[in-house]
Amino acid sequence: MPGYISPPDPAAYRQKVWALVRQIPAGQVATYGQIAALIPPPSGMDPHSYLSLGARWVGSAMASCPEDVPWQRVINSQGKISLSNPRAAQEQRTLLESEGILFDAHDRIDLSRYRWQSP
DNA sequence: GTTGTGACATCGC
DNA sequence: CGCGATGCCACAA
Repeated sequence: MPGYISPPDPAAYRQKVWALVRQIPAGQVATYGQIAALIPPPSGMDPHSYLSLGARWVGSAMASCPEDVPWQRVINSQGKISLSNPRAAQEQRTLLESEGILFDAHDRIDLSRYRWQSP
């Protein structure tokens, strides 16, 4: 799949991602693209490609995050869980439901209702 | 040195 | 409204 280039400074990028995710209140969610949009694109990169690449950088950053990061609150733009691993996906859903977030018949979350209004 | 493999967003049918 | 194709590279084993 992927066209996938790493950020100029992967370590620093991950830190920014985690810092933002930690700000998402319980009971609310944010999309990968939303998180990426809150982080300044590397200078010289065109905004259009950052839109999709940044989202994936956020994704890979979430793949290895500290315990204190509410990783379950980050989903894709379709309002669905983006984990391929069935076990992990089920766990994420359970965690979100325990925070009061409801899933519709298509396993989707109503973003217009639960999306985090980021600053 | 090769090979497999990705926590996405968007656009077209 | 939903499923499928596209973009096209770094990194671990």
